[in-house]
Amino acid sequence: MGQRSAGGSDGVGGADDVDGVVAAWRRERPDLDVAPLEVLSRVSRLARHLDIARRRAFAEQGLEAWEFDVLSALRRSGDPYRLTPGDLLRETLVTSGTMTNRLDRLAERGLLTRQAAPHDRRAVLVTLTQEGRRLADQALEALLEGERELLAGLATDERSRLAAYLKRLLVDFEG
Amino acid sequence: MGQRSAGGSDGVGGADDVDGVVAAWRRERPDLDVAPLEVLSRVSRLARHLDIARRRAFAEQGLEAWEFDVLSALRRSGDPYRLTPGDLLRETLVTSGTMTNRLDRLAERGLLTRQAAPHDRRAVLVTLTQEGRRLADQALEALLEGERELLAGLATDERSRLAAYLKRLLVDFEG
DNA sequence: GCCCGATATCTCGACGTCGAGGCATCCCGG
DNA sequence: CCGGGATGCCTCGACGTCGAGATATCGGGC
Repeated sequence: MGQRSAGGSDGVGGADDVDGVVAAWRRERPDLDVAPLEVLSRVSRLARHLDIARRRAFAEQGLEAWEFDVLSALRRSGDPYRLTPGDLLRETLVTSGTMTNRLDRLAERGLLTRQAAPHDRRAVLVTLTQEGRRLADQALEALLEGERELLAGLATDERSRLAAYLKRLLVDFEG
Repeated sequence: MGQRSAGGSDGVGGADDVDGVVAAWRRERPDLDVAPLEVLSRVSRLARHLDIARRRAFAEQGLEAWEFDVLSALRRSGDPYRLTPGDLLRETLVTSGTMTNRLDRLAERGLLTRQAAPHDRRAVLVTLTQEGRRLADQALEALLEGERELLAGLATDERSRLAAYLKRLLVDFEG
């Protein structure tokens, strides 16, 4: 880990672990084109680090990362901060079993309530409590603060371009 | 999900889910600067989709994603395909308890062996078996094939720029 | 009005990860 | 040569997720 650059995607700047990974594969499997790893391994690895950083940031608020995922989806849906479990699992990319479990525990903590949906008796309406909303707002601010620091090394127009590239990749999955 | 663009980071191309998330926050919390989410939410969300896609690709090879993580680190380390558990956990960003558990099961499957290290009796040497190496090679090829498709929408120079931006963010964590 | 495929949610057992703690070993300074 | 902190790995219980299946309900077609 952390070796010197050996043919990374740009000539300047320090090396990251992915440079090492790519260089190793080029040595071991010169028959393969491992260029895709330059992008996608970095995405995965960066996400992994972000998860760890987020976990730490939320812990100070007394929140788990998965709790924020749910609360924030409800919060940003706007007044009356009410969604169905189905909405929530599409928003957070987890399975229905996982969502049921999450909602159980968030309801126990008093951060949301469940009630029967009026016009579809299969459905449930999940509503943020005042305390849930407060925590979501507070955690969002902490999250943004931390993330702003992480992005400090990129200029505004660079961030825009980066976001645009990522969006083009995302659309393949979500388009 | 999947609403029309409402001020995303570029004016063209379809909208992704993050556009919806950002637009929702701007409506609900106009007092906050949520621009960091344009980049970092996309990173997380893309990584989540990649995980799911990888899981499927590896399943066809009879491999779990976490198994590939370990085997590939050993494979690319080169002959004699031998690392310590400590090397491996740094490479894969998991805890030591997790790595012990992974090595147990990979050894059971006959994909690697453990032996005492000669000059440090605390340490262990983990070595890839022939079958382990075969599986790692085969899975890497499948992985690259899938990832190449995902990146097909970006030109070579765009991929290089994207990789360079990501690297600058990664260096903050790994530099 | 009834059937049937689709939909919404929940149940539950298997599984992988975390994190704190334990133990043996190493290494450095005195 | 010895003590003590650092290091390398493992143990183990708690926890969150998955995934397949169960249940209840909805909605369109006839």
